[in-house]
Amino acid sequence: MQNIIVIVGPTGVGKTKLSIELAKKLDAEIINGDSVSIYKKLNIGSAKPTKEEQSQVRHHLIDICEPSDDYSVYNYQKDVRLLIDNLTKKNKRIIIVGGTGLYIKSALYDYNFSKEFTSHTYDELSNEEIIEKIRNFQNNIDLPHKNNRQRLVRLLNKLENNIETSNNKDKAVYPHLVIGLTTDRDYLYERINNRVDEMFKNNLFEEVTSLKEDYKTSRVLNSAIGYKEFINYFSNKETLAEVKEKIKQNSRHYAKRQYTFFNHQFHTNWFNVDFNDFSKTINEVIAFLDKQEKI
RNA sequence: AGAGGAUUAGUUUAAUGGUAAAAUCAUGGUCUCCAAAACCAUUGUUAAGUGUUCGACUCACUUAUCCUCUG
Repeated sequence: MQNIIVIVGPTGVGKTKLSIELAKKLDAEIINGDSVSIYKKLNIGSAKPTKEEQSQVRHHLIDICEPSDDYSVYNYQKDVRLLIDNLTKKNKRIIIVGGTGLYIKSALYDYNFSKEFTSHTYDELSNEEIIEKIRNFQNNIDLPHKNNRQRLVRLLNKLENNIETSNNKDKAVYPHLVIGLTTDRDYLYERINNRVDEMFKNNLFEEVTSLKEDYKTSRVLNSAIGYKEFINYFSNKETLAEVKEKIKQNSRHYAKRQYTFFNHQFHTNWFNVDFNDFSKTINEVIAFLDKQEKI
């Protein structure tokens, strides 16, 4: 059986529940693969495992940063690999669970990030001018789309800092097995909508209000679903009801993008979740893992 | 009941009688440090019908639905 099991899937499909049940049966520890659960104080909107859930199984890489910290996939890759090596030495089985595809992929595949990354924003240059500069470095390079300024700037920075990027994104450096959870799109959307309603009932608004001061310095709060939408409420541009709808919509969009990533970037073994009898889903996954072991 | 007005994409709204359009939603996709991010692409429409006209979202009539006013 693989030492590392990865659980992915769209938001709201039941990844947390499966990860805990599976970890208990396999005596494994869980590593968070979610870019927002990394942060302290962002509990309700991030759908982080509850304290009660976390007490059942050892969890890693949750609550390791303040909301004002900048934590990126570069940090994650470093932290998670260290952790994987340590747990492997102790012969611990590992379950990585989360919805942030790039984070998980960078942990397991041959991705190189550079720590000497000095980022220049090139505010004075238009996208066309950035493209021209990139071409001056290397003419036959694959360009991001001309409107995708974020990627264009990143690429130019890399070239100017002479950072090599390997081309082995499909080469796994840690053997692993990917379990994907899925369900009907309509039903998933219904679950997402209900979950957002639940978040509001569970005092998401109070959580956000208590973080109001942090919005000035925090990047997550300004970009994470369930948090960024409140900015328009604070500036009196939208009502709470509108904020709630926006969170639902952004969550649905997010789920869609997650499917695209997990379908195309991983060798995902998909399982349909039986929400009426979740133990059935767990047993299916365990049967699958057993079968893999025998091969 | 009567009078007047309205009806265009799932939604909100454009279009002198001359190629039906935009925003948004929805759907599909891209991916080597903002990734819950950023970006790309695509489907779909004149309420139903009859007439006038070379040609109708546009004019006339019928029907349906909705709104306002009067009683």
